[in-house]
Parts: sequence; C-alpha cells; structure tokens
Amino acid sequence: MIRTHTCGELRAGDVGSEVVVCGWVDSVRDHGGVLFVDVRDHTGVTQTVAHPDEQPEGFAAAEAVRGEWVVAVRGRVRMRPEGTQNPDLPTGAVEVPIDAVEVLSVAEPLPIPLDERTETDEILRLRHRPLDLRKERLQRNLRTRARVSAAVRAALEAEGFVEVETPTLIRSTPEGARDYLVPSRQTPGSVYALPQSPQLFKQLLMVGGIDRYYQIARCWRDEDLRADRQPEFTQLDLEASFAEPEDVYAWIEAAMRAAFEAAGRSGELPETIPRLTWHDAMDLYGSDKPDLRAGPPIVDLAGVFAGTAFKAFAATLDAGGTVRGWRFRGGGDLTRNRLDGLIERAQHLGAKGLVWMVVEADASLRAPVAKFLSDAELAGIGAALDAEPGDLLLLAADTAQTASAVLGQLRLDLDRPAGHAPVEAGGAGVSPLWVVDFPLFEDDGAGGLTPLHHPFTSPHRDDVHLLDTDPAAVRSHAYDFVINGVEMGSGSVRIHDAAVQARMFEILGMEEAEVRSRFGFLLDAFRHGVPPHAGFAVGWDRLLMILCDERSIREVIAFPKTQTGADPLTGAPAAVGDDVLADVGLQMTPEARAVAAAEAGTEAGDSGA
RNA sequence: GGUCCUGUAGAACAGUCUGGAGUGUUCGCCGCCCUGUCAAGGCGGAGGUCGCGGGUUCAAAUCCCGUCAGGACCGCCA
Repeated sequence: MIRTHTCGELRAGDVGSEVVVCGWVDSVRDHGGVLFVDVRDHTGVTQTVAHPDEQPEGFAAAEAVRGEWVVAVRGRVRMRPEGTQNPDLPTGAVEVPIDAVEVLSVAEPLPIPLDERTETDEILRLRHRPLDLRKERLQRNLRTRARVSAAVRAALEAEGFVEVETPTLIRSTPEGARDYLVPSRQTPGSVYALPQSPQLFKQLLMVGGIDRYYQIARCWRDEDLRADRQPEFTQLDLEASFAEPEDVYAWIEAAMRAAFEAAGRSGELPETIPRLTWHDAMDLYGSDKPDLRAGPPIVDLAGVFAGTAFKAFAATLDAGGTVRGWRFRGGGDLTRNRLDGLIERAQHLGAKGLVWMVVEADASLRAPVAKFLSDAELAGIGAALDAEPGDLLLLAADTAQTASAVLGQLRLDLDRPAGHAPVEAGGAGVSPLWVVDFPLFEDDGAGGLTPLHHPFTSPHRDDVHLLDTDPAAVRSHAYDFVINGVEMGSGSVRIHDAAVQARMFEILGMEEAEVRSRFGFLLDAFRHGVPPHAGFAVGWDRLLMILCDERSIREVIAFPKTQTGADPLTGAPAAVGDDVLADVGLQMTPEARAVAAAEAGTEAGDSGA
C-alpha cells in the first residue's frame, strides 16, 4: 500500500500518527520560510507543510513541486497552530509536516483550469476529459450514478428480478430509429446492428421463463443529438411475466424512490405519483411530457366564446376549432416588445395568431382585442383562467391540438423552472407523473398508421373491438414516466395473443413475408407458450441528469460525445484503411473518400485542434 | 435537412454594433521577494495565425460571403 490514509480522512484524532498521503498537488503556497502543499484526492484535501529548519529535506524537495504533480507525502500528523485551523475543511484542524515527499509523477501546466469557478468551453473539457474528471462536479456525478445503480439493482433483486445480459451484436430490425451497423468479416456483405433497446430479447426471456428480468443496458440510436440524447445511452430495462400495468407502476415507483434515496434526495417524490391520460396531457399541457412545475394547465374557453361577435374566434369555432387560454401569473409587466415576440413565437409554432391580455389592478382586461369582446366574455375569461391583477393571459384560437401545443410551448418558454435542484436548495424540485393510455397508432403522414410505441404494444383491453372499425382511436396499454418535462422512461403491456399480433401487422400494412423476415424468431418463440408480460425502460442518463441537477446528460457520462457524434478525446469516428474495409467486404465510395480527405485536411490545417 | 447562439494569449472574458498599430482585465505559467497560508500576498516577465478561406476598403478582430468546430432547438428519436 503506497498510502496509509486518503486525503480527506485525517482528523484531530490522528495526531501523532505516522502517515503517508498520496494525491495531486492542489495548490502550493510558498511563503519563503514556510511552504504549504495541499494534496488532493477524490476524498478531499490535506495540508502538508515544511519549514526549512524543521523539515530541511522535505522543504527542499517540496519547493520543486508544481500544481497537479502526483506526490506521496510522509509525516507525523500534528494539530495546526492555534488560530490557523481552517473550519471550512474537514481536515482543517490538522496538517502533515513533510518529513519526506516522493514525486510519483510530474505534470505539465494544464490546458484547462480545474477550479470550479471557471466554466470551461465544453469542447476543451471533452478533449481533456481525464483532467475534467478530476473536478468535483464529475466525481460527484459519477459516484452518484454508481450509488443509484447499486441501490436500484438491490431494489429490483428484492422483488425477484434477475439481471440478464443480452447481445449487442444483433439482427437489424429496421423500425424506429436508424441502426448503428457493424459489418461482418465472416459473412462479408452482412451486418450486425447495435440494439436500439433490448426489446425483443427481453420478450424472449419471458418465453424462457425468466419471469422477471432487468438489466442496465447500453443502447444505440443513430439519430441527431440533443442535450438529453447521446448516440449511445443507458437504459434500466425490465420486463415481467404475468404482470399488469399496476405492477409495473409499483416497481418503477419503488426503483425511483430507491434512486432518489441513493442520490441523497429521499422524500422529494410525492407519496402518490399523479397520473394523466395522454389525451388529458395533450389538452392541458400541449405535451405528452408535461413539466407540472410550469404554471397552471391550459383551459378550454369554447364555452366562454359560444356565439361570440369577435370574428376571428367565431370563424375558428364554426370550423370545429376552439379557443384555449393560459394564465401567466405576474406576467402583466412584460414589455410590448416581449408581447410582440410572443405573437411571433406562436406563429412560428404554427398558430394563426395569439391574443394577449393584461389583468389591470381593477381586474379589467387590457388588450388590443378587448374592444371586440363583450363584458360577459371578458368576465368569463378572467373567471375561467383564475386571473388576478398583474397576470398575463394568452389565448389561442385554432384546432384543439394546435391551440394546446402552442400555449403549451409558450408556457414552457415563459414559466419553466431552470434545473432540477431540490426545493430546500432553492430549486423548483421534482414533479413526476405517469402519462397513461397512449394511442396505439399515430398518423405516418402518408395516409397510413405507424405504432406510437412499438408494434408489440398491446391495445387497451377496452378498445380491442375498435381495431377493425377505427384503429386510429384505439388506446394502448403504453405508459410513460415523466419528471420535470423530461421523458424518463416508457413501457407497455405486450401482445401475447398471436391473432392480435397478426392483426397489428395487418393494420400497419406489413406483408407477412416482411414480418416473418424481421420478427419470425419472436413469433416462432411465441408459438410455444408465451406468458402475458409487460415491461418498462428508464432513460438512465436522463434520470441521473435530474438527480444531479444537470442540464445535459453529458455531465453524468464519463466519456460523452458531441452533437455530431464525435469523441474529441479519441477522435472517433475515424477512417480506416482500405485493407480493413476489404476484410469485411466494404469499399468506400468516391464521395465518402472525398469527405474523409477533406476531414483529414481540416484536422491538419484548422487550428481547431 | 433547417433556425439561432458562440469562436480573441494555456483558461475565462472585454473589445465587434459605430473599421484606424494585437489594446485590455482576471486566472494560470516563469523569475525574484516573503515564516502560518488555505482562491496566500507583493514586484517583474513571457505568452496572440482575433477558428479557417475569400471579398469590400487607403485600412478588417470589427463589415459582407463561404466554410469548419462547439452548443441550444425544430425535423428526426418504434
């Protein structure tokens, strides 16, 4: 053992002990006659000190060390002199006189600062990720992540869930997102795909009698990235036989509580997690992942404007549309410029227009359109939106869907709390909910239907009869868990009835040959005794992002990628030689070759590196 | 595929709107001084292809066009 103690553990009780502490030189404070070297590791900082007359050898050696050198310091722990103890440091009562210091490794000046006050450009942080990882923020996040994973594993094991690994070189099933492809050397011309999720395999595990499966699984989707989307990401995936939605809700809620507790945020989830139907979520918040923290729900005002003389509203209502409104508490002091900006924003979002009203001190409504509205209508608006003086009211007349979508987005623009910090830390806390009863299908934009979730999602038991008459109206047994407007995970009851599954494929317009080719192995397995089963998958990076109060999942991933899917640390993705390609039966097109050459030229000439 | 923001010394920025010598601030780095600091302090110093290319101009970090990189968002993400 090179060290006897970590840098964060020495206390007054250790005085007199001969110790060796190891770590990085956090700071050197040279007073000429007395020299302090703070040694840091992931547990904290210990002050070591040398006087030229008391520790002549240690002083001489310590004078040479610089920031971020890796050192081992040996000495006998002593109390700091009266009046020089540092109550802000856990180790601040003691210090280690430098009897000897061994330089384990020197360090050049760092390309990025490690102090927590400077917000370094993210490309530099990623390029120098090993250094960035030394900082407390990522140390804290990654350790939280490990604790949360362990706690959730324990919680699921306690419920009888069994961790099973599934393959990551799989058959491409061209549904949903684009697959990442891995060419095969042994079968040139054929490719594996990296799984977008373990979906099919976990269903096969149910056929295999595993009964309750879970896995913290890596998934890959070749789509454009966002703050909460990486090309490779992690899911807590689970599936259970003989289970209903209520069972899944209970397991996931238990896992979430375990996760919050492990992150030091127990008690922040409400006793009862609210549930909203998908339909209500779309009406009330214009979103299937509402952030319940951002102001009140949207209110339908069709009743207020029945028979209105205001032509713009009347025309919309006559055409089968509606008028909806949202109240922004205290928004009445927005400048005219801001208000005009809101109208522009609404139009950009697809609204024909936007009506704003400011609630005056006497509760009257000040608005450009007020003169077109009756007193009863104005009073009705104020009552329906629970308006108070100083509020801003926003009204949109459109189809129900568009009106809610536009007001829902403005609601987020204007009133969504930033971040996910606990209430006691001054944040807006967390507000989870279940969104249930998603539609089974959505319009594919070409006159057909496409699964909203995936083609193995069970129709709602009350809507099966609609499959033949009105499939677009069929609800599913699919459900999402949402926290703070972030889709935290989704799941469903799966189809285990061969006839229903066949009908699904039929409605989706999939030929039998195509079905057999893509999913034959699953359907075959289902022919030999498949239990009813249901499952769920939690976006693990997103959950950790919220638990760690981060704005991007990159802050809870050790080695994340940029928005273009690149890793600035290793330079991935990178070209490979023609011989390597030939090995797997591939050849670069002239176009690809030109791009690769341009890239190489850019790297050499552009000082961006 | 699209919209928007950003790019100036090792780092964080100001300077760009309204063109006039690479001007400046903080941190870091190097040297000297300093015996109780803990974001130590004082003095001095080094360090720049203003992302890259082109254009306008007597003159471009600054204006225009293109491009690259990073970020936010829309599309996309069963």
